[in-house]
Amino acid sequence: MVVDQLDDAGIDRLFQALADPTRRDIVRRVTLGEYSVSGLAALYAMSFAAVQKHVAVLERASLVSKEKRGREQIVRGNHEGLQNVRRLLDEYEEIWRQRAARIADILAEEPKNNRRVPQ
Amino acid sequence: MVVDQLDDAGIDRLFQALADPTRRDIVRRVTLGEYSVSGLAALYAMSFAAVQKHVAVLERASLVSKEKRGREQIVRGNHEGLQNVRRLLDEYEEIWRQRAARIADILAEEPKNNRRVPQ
DNA sequence: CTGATCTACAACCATTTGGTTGTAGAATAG
DNA sequence: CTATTCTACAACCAAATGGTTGTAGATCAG
Repeated sequence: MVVDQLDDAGIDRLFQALADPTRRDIVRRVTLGEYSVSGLAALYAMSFAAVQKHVAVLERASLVSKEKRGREQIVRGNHEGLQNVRRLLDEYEEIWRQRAARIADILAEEPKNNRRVPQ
Repeated sequence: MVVDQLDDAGIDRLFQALADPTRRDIVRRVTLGEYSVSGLAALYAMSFAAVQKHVAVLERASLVSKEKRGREQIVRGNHEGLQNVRRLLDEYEEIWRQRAARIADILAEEPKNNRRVPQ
């Protein structure tokens, strides 16, 4: 339900969560289909507890969500989380756009006074 | 010069590098203007060496590049690096699109034989 | 030349991370 | 009821991370 609390700590958690190949693979998998935690654990050459921790990291970063179903915990992808990362990246691209615009302005600048740029 | 070696380790480095607020701020700054390492260091409440390490992390992730100028080292933003991150995020969005399409297919599915889905 | 500045890097330290094993509770199967 | 499965969590460990101080080499200013 987290509306849009993208403070530094939240952004840290998002990027940190994506900085591991196992976790990125989990994100891909649970986006395309449903997996229980043990179903995911069966896919990787590591212990159940390790996968459980990875899922917990992704959950705290709001990249996936869990829902109890019987004795299983179903993991699903959380599109909002990914969209937030994307939005962040868009902001950086926007900064680049601003920079490009500023450079274009400088190049288009016409010297109104007689002071010339040396060289 | 790294053409497009986006292996797991490279992706790890990209996301890991962005998972720190100081480093994200450095990326913003050096995108908009030029900074020497010590120029950057003056901006943060930490030692020169700490900032130097942050820049090194960003450089290994190809998010910034350094260029020696006199006794200074000028840090600049590397647009390619950011574009790579963005491209990665686009891939995840594409996976979501596929999922949405798949779900739409299932909903649109018409039973051609008489075998009905139970319930 | 001398001193100041900028950088690089090593050594160290506390905390976090990514993994393990083990224990225990809750839900299902037989 | 009993055994199995699925999950949660604690305790532990090695390695990485983010910070520090200190030393030393280059370059610039006077």
